[in-house]
Amino acid sequence: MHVNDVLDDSRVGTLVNVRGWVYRSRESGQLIFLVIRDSTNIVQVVVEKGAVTPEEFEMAKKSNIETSIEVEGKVSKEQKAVTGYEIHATKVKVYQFAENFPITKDKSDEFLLDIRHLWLRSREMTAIMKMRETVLDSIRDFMRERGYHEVQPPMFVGGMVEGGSTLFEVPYFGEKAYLTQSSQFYLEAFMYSLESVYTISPSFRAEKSRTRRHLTEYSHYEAEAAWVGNQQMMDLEEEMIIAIAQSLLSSNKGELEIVKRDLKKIKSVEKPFYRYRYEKVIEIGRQKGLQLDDVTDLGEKEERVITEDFDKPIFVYNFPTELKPFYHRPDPADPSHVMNHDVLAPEGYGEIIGGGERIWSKDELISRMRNDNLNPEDYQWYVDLRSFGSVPHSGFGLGVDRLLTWLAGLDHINKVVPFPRTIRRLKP
RNA sequence: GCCGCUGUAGCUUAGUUGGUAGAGCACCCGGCUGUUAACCGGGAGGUCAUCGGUCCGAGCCCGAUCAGCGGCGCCA
Repeated sequence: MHVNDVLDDSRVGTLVNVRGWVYRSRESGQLIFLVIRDSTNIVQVVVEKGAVTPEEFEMAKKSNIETSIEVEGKVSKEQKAVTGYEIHATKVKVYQFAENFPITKDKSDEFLLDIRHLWLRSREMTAIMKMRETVLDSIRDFMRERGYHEVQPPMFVGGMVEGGSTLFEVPYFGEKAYLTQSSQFYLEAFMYSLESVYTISPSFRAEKSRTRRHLTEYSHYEAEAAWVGNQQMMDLEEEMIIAIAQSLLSSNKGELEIVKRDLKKIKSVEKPFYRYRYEKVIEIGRQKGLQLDDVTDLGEKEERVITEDFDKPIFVYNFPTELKPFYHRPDPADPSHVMNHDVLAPEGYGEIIGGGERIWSKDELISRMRNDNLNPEDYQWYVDLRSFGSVPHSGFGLGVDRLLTWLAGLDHINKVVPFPRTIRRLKP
């Protein structure tokens, strides 16, 4: 039986059996309190001398934190117990006495990263992993409902997607392969058959970034759809983010409480999100005291200042063409701007999505590449897609870890990833 | 890659103008029948990141190296 099943009025007075790990232990003479943790919750167990055999009492006494244990006993309601109920033990079985657990009440973020394989057991990490699962589930539910197909692009790639300096190089039978930075080009290939596609896959960036929102390996949720324009794609993303926020609220109240998230901040994520042209956002930044040129990419600091006072996400659309990669489609009515968008999360969190309409004319794509000093030969198969029945299409890429960092109200992206990979951390 | 900061017990840390390294938690022993990361008494635990220098004397001053953290740039 799981701990959560015990925490119920209908169990009071009955005999139950739970297995798990010792979360806290305290003794007071002839009385031992063991708080047992399993994947569902925690519950207090009281071991009284005389209620179990002398051997069992000794075992309970020796059970330090993380000892794996099985307990049988009678349930009672008890206000003084952490989760409102407690088990009065009649049988105690220890599977393994734990060595001294290194995690105590005083711990630094750095130490927790060093022993992440153990910190994974904490209530915080357990809560975050459950919320992560909800986010992924609700992405899949939402996309399936909209007729999108989930696909699996390759992680080993032969060419560059966005400039060589940020690629991880791996030896590949005498050749050089790279770990993918984005599956966008592959999704565009899938689009010609399945029309609306998405993937949730890792992406790898060898950027030497040292910020609270960068990882070298992250979960990238990307989508691509035929016949869809920039504004329509924004509509989809808006509804999707709301759907994710709603499912967190309905499935993970307890978990949000454990990470101390103010539920009001998630409840306020509803239609309509703010939608501003790029120039308008530059103006907002200036009003908040930032020194910004007319055409400038927004860094982490700028996004933080700009989004600080907002209560829901902000779309920033139609960036100056010169700021964006070649594949973004220039607005036919104003070629100095592309038909793209970013989504900035509120409360200072900043960019979580980049997306927009792709160039679908072969000639236009080649001329934009030349403009950026890229050789179309290097992108041969990508260009080739435009030779056989090209169609208007749009897509986006969302950083799943950034999204969760914001929704859970955490201060660092490495808190939402079980084993974060950063420029200075490859272990555990 | 650049700038800044930090490194003392398993963890979190104090350490005064340079003069015998101190505590809390965890751990071990003892006590306690209602504890809430309990409490009371006792104990053990230190190459002060590493290497070198200055000095009668270095945790403290100087230099180098290593590791980590924060920020910038770049990005999702």
